[in-house]
This record gives sequence, structure tokens and C-alpha cells, in this order.
Amino acid sequence: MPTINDVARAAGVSPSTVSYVLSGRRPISAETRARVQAAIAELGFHPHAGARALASSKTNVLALVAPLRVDVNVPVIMQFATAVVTAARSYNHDVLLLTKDEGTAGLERVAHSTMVDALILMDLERDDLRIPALRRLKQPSVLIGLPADHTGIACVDLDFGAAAKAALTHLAGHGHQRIGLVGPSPAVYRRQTTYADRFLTGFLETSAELGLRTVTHPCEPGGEGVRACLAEIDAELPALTALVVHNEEALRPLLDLLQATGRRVPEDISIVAICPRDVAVSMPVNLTSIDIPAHEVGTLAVETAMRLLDGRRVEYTRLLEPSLVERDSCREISTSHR
Amino acid sequence: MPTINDVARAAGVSPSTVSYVLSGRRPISAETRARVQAAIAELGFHPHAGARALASSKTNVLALVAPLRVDVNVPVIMQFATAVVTAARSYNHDVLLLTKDEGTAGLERVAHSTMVDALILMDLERDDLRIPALRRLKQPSVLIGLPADHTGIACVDLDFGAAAKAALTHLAGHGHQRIGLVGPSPAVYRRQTTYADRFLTGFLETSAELGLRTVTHPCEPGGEGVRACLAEIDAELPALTALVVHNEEALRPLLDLLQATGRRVPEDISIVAICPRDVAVSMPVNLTSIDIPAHEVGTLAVETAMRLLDGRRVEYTRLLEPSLVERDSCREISTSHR
DNA sequence: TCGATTCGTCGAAGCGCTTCGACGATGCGG
DNA sequence: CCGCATCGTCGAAGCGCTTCGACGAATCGA
Repeated sequence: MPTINDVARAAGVSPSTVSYVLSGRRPISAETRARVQAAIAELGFHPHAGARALASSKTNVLALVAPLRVDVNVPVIMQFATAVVTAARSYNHDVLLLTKDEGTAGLERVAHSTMVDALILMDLERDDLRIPALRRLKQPSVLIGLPADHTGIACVDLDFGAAAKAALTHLAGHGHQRIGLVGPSPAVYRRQTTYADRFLTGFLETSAELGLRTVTHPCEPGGEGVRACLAEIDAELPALTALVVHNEEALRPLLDLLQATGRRVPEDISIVAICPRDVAVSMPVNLTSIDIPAHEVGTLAVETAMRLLDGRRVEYTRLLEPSLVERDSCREISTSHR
Repeated sequence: MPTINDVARAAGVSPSTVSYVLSGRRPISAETRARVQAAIAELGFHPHAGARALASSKTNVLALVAPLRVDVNVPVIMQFATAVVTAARSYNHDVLLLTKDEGTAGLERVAHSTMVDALILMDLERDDLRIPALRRLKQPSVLIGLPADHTGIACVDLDFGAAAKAALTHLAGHGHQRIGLVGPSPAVYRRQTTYADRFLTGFLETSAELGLRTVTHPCEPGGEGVRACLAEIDAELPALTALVVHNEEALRPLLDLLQATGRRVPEDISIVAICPRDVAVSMPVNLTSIDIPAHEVGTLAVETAMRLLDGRRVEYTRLLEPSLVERDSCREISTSHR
């Protein structure tokens, strides 16, 4: 592997000049620059990342902490990861992948040993223990999610409260008054994953505002869980006309179940789902849905990290507007039925 | 951030002694070691990764190149990634995540700039362009997959040929003679992803060996693709009694379709799936399946990388035995029906 | 009892880069 | 026409660690 010295010698300049050609931090004449670049190309020179990190205290690496346990939401997580890696590359950064289950220790390890310039975390819990740890790090971090006390830490996410509101408003606008919420699995609530809470709160508030009759229920994964959940919802709110589904996994079995029990979508029951677009359109009925904009959120998280790194101002809480896309799972209820 | 010098001063020893305590490469007396460790703990010292990499030419980082485009097989990819990260951590390594679509350039970038000690790639194609590039790197690499010419590069994967054989043998053993293969999507074949080829070849060979009547077909994703695929298979091989499904995405819609058209599993048609265990048991019928042992493969890949790194012998082609698990989707055909 | 080992520690060199201060050569305004 | 700023380049220091050779002290076999 050639070093910067080899390049310097080949180009007949000093190593520092090569460095300045590379970084552009000082003016270099066009001829010199050309000669240096030729030497770089010819020798196939690539600066040594470790040496660079040591000398400049910048690694050009971002940590991405993902919940890799294959429990829920696999496709969404994947989309976030993809977006983050892609965005990071566009800023000339790489991504170090950490699993959530290394917990606080993992964060401290990579931060203290200066392996990364910034951290991006997903799947935050309401009172996430990692937050205080993050505050102690010298590297900035960006959260995908919105834990309870996030003062001083940048957060990016879909506005799940607004999403709930949008879903209910849409349904109410179509004449629906009796609406059930099929929520995430109890495990998600138990962990107090922040989006679940925020969605539920938004749901209840809007329900009250609009004077709707609603009932909410978490939903265990699997066909059995869906059956149980729907049974309870039906029992507590007979003759409901619409369902909001905030649970990707439940979607498919739910539709199967409705079909098996002779309830047609949207003729007998309307549905608004909160899920990625491609999930919504891969169902037997194309679902009216509110997208989880993983790509935007991931990209925005990286962008925020970059701003933080070069000391620019950032919005510390950035909640993306939900957007509801009408497809084929909601119908207008005639007034007489209300 | 304290440095090794701070620790040395605090413990009243030289920096090199601290280093030897850390690495264990030279004997250090118990007292000195204790004093040094106390100092490390008290100061919260963490060695600087870049400095370490520079001095030792080891980064303790592995590159994982994953197909992050959300096309197919998301859960399996996720499982591989999880296994790789977890295994890497157990060897005190971290994982740098690269996307496949950076291609050769990405590999060269991280390798030449000495960001990683070794590379692990997944989703290899038959004549993958990255292979020659890998050969030129000074870092070793491990492939998850088995491209055509892999001389000198370690490969780890499920033995898909044997898997096909196991599936057919199982079905033949239950009296099935007319069997269809629902293959991966045409896109997968087009890319010549290695597992698809290997499975198909094994399927055809075994079919001939056992004197079976078989027909094979790729299967486009989505309900429509499945419908078309099944129609063609039915047309080419009427009265088939069993299906081998090597296509995770197709599984669900296929079962839906069979049910909708009144073909019961396993009464009217038997199924053997090649898919992760949890997919097999999350279907309406628990499927007899051959597991894709993502965890084992991922772990083995890391292990192989580690052996390569410290110069131990490795098996350059390691194909894991498939194991078929009987569940509820295959039934014995009485001889009279044959 | 003595030379040869082994043990435990130190000092210094060096890994490959960035960055700061310095300095001659230009270009400019007055 | 001179002083000053700017341009383009260089040399050297230093980032924090590992590792090699050296060396006194303790240990050992004969």
C-alpha cells in the first residue's frame, strides 16, 4: 500500500501538499494539483483511515443502532437501515452496525474508542436508559423516535399523533362513528416503544374531539392474536364500521379473518392502515394507508447528524407530517346508517 | 479522553507496560497489572481505535456487504446480518455495513483505506464481478453463497442442491410422483443468484434419479405472479400431487390461492417449503420445510473470517447439510393413486 | 557457585496522516 | 516604487498506540 509519502515523492512535492490537495483546505496551484492527482491515481493511493482518524479526530463513520432481534417490523427496520447507509455514503461516511441488545455498553464502546463521529439510534423506548448515556458522549446522536425526555438530543420521526388524527379524521369524514384500533403487540406497549404511545394518545384525543365511539386494543402477532383482538373489539363496540390498524404483522391475518367471517372490505368494514406503502398495496385489497416514510426519516436523521457535526443549527424535534393515501379500503357511509 | 500515557502516569509505569497489560503479549506481574487496571478503570480509559489500527494494522472491524435494496428475502437477510453482527462481537469485532449496490468500488474503498480486516459478502451471483476484485485485496473475504469460480475464496452456505434432493426424496418417499417446483422470481434467476441455480440443478438431477415427473417454474412476486405460475405448472403437469416451494414471498399467496380454489393442503396437495423455520410455522398450515439456517451460516462465516485472519486452516467450501422438518403439509399417497 | 535463561519493565521508534507556522514569490494600492 | 497582503508550498510536530530491543533482577541447572 502506497502512503502519502510515496505520492509526495512521485509528484515531487511535500506530503503536506498532497494532504492539502486531498482536503482542499489550502489553495494549491492547478499544475501541482494535477501532478499530485496523477501520482495518486498511478500509485492507487488510498489514505489510511486509522491514520486519518488519529490525526484529524474524525472517522467519517456513523454508528447505526438497530433492533436486530427478529421480532417485529423487519421490513421497516430494513428500510431505515437502507436509507441511513445510502444517505451516509452521500456524505462520504460509512456506517457501523450495532445491535440494540448491546445496550448502553455498545454505545459507550464505540464512542469512547472514537470509532464513530455520531450515532443514530432507532426503536427508542419511552424512558430509554440509553439516553442519559448518550448525553455523556462527546459525539452527537440522533434518535429515530421520540422518548419522554429528549432535551438536547435531536429526534426525527413520523408524527404518529398526527397520523392517528389523520386516520380518524378521514374515517369520520366518510361518516364512520364507531371505530376500533388494532394496535401493536402488547410487547411493543410493554417496552413503551414511543411510536405506539404517541399514536394511541393521538387516537384517543381525536376520538374525543370528534365525538367518536372508539375502542382500542393491542394485538398479539399471529392468526390467533388477531382473532382474539378482533373478538374483543367487536364485543366492546358492536356494529363498528371501521378499523384503524397500526400493526403491520396483523394486517394480513386480519384481512384473512374478515374474509373468512364474511365481512367485506370496504363494503362491511372500512380500514385505514399505518404501514409502509408497499405493504399496503401487497394486500388482497389495496389499503388506504398512512405511509411510514422510512426513507425520509432515515435520510433526515443522517442529514441532522451531519449538521450537528459541522456545528450548524438543527431542529431538535423534527416530526414528519403524515400523509394519507386513499386506496380501496374505505367507503362512505350513508347518513341513514349513522 | 485519557490516553495511554495518562494511564501510565497514574499507575506509575511506562506506556508500553499499559499496552502489554491490555494485550497480554508479555508477562506482567500481578501487582503491576492490578495497578494498571485500577488506573484504567478510574480514568475511564478506552484505547483510540484509529491509533490502534495505525500502530497494529488491525481494525477489529469486519465489512458486511448486504443487498439492502428491499426487493426480496428481507427477513432472511436480516437474520444473516444479525448472526454476523452477534458473532463478530463475540470475537471482539465490529461490523461495517455496506450495500451491495456500491459494488466493487465499495469493497475497494473500505479495503484499501484499511477500514476493515476482512469482508463478508452475501447475495453472490454466478459470475459475480466482485470476485476478481476480492482476490486483489489484501484482506481475506468470506462469501455467503457459491459463485462459479471461487477458487481461493472461502464460501459458506446451505447445500441447496442437497436441499432439493431432500425435498424430493421426502415427497417420493410419501408416494408422490408428480411434483412441481415453484421457484424464486425470474429476477433472481436473471441475476443468477447462486442458490437458485444450485437448487434447480439438484431438483432436476434428483428428479431424474428417482424417475419422477416434475416441472419447474419461476414465480413472480405478488398474488398475480403466483396465480400465473401455478396455472402453468398445472397445465404442464396435470394431476400433480405435490409442490416444492423455493420462494418465501410466494408461500402465503400460494396457500391462499390453493384454498380459494378448493385444493386442501395436505389432503389434495402436499407442500415442502424451503424457508426459515418461523416463516414455515406462521402459515395457515404448518409447513413441512427445509430450514434456511441463516444463523448458522452467518456465524460460520464470521468464524471462518477469524480463522483466516489468524492464519489457521479453513475449509474453502463449506456447505451445510439441509435438514427437513416434518410438519403438517405432506401426506402419504396410497399406492392405488400412483 | 556461575553462566545461561526467563521475567518484568522501560525507552524509543514508527505507523500514516493532518495541521500549524514559516517563508519566498507575486500582486496590489497608494 | 515600496510595504503589505495573498498565494503556494514546505518542514516539523504530533495524534495515541504497538512493538522491538535492551537491561537489571530473579531463577535455574550442573
